[in-house]
Amino acid sequence: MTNLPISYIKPTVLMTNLPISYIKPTVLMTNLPISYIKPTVLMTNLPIRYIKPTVLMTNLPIRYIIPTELMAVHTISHHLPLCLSFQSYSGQGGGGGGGNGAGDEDYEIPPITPPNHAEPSLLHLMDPESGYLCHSLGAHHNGLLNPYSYQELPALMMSNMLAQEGHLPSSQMPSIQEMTRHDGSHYDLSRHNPHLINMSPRILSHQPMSALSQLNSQVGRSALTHGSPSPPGSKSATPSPSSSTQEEETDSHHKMTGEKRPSSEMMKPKTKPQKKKKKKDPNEPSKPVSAYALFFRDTQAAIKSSNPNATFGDVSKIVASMWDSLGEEAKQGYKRKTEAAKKEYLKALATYRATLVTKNYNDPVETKSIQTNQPSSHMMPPNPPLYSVPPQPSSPYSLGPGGFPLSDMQGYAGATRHALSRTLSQSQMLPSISASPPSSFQISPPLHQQLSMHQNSLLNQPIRMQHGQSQPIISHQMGLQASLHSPPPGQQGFSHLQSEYHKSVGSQSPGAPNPGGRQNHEWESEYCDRECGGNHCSGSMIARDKPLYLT
DNA sequence: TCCATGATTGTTGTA
DNA sequence: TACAACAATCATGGA
Repeated sequence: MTNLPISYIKPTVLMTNLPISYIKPTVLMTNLPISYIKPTVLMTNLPIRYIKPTVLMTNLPIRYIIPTELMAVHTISHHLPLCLSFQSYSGQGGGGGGGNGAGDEDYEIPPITPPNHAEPSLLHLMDPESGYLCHSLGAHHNGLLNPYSYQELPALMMSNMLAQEGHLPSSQMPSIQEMTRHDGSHYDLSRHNPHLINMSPRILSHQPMSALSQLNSQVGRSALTHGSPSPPGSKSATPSPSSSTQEEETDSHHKMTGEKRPSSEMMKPKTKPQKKKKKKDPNEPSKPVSAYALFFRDTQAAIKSSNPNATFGDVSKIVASMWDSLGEEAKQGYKRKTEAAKKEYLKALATYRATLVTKNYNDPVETKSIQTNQPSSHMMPPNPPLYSVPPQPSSPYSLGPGGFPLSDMQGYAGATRHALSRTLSQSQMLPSISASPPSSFQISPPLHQQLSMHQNSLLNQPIRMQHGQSQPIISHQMGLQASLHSPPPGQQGFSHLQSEYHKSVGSQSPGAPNPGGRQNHEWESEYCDRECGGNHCSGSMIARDKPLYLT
């Protein structure tokens, strides 16, 4: 990116309905709507910095050049802070300035004769204000966010950021909104108009001024990366059925000017491989959302409310900018949430897979799909999710006993209520599972047992298999010992999960059990004393010949 | 380190 | 009516 003067935008393009993508890429980097380029700038080779920044948030197609705007020639005082990236003007119209590579041909700029009348439907777009809104960004940006807790940040940041990116004071934001609202009502910008300037909030990217905020400098990354604000594959660059005429126009334009079309890389929509969304088991716990996703979720609403016409792309860009500007502490706050969610997810996933294994063992026909790790919706009964996982950032994937639908759990419990108590106490249990039973545990021990069963089936799959075969107790014990010493291949499927879980939860769990699961054993004994009069767990394994698994 | 995947929300199109 | 695709962006995990 060099300092290309505005004169490098071909006036012939301006006069046509060519999409912005046909304008020189280097110019595109500015994301400035053509409509706000003053003809006098074009004529007199004024630097691009004189372009009004207030339109940065809009998506005005080229053809909506406002004559009156074009007619209005404002003089800008040079002491105003520079708003845009082009600080220096190099070269007179077609005079060879700014050329920094293949795309920087010189252009002869014929005089532009603006229409005398604005298109009536476009009159609303006329900007009554004559001032150029260049506010020194660096003056307040960095210190702006600090006083606020990160919970407050999204809204605060958004308002400030919008103001900053548009170089607008907050008080002028409504004008932008109004403008975009008008846009939306008159021209469906993003979806139906192929002649669309793909406006990106990441505009002020190449601001060489050190005074520019960190936000803007960070914002620039994307623009640089993409090489164009109208990235390949974006809707604005995607040829539409109505674009054939436009393409012809463009072709002729290219012929006329000798200009190469923008590189095919820029024009050609990136051939996205058809991504197939695999069917997901509705019972499968959803992955924990990333910190950024949490932030997005928190922020987008405020952005949308302040900028109702913002498309998802706009919102994404804004959120990204805000994320970049987000303080490390705030990010950490989100990351902590993510970490917590991840732990819960691992718990839920372990439980989920355990249920899958159990279920599929009882339904061997479907075991194949389990082993190929391709859970499908038909694998599980059409029950509601066994472990409801509300996507709340604060308490995602709550897995407490209260979180289990009792009916579902009982569906698994049934006759196996006593099944795995001792097995659980003997085997290594997941920390949180074997932690001190929650208060509700005594009310509903089967829940705990059931959960434990799931965990056990996860960690000691061979045991489950032997139980499932209703082997005599002696076999079960042998199987247990064997499994404890040498995990058979069947367990490998979960080994990573187990290790990951321990890594993630392990020592951090407040109720982390001792390896022997003594705690669990205690409550188990207590429960069994009441439940089965001690026959179940008091040493005799006789009671264990009850069905251990669903049969 | 790079790449694929999935997450965010809302709209649109299709089965 | 339900679901998939899509948009821009980032995080994450695996190769």
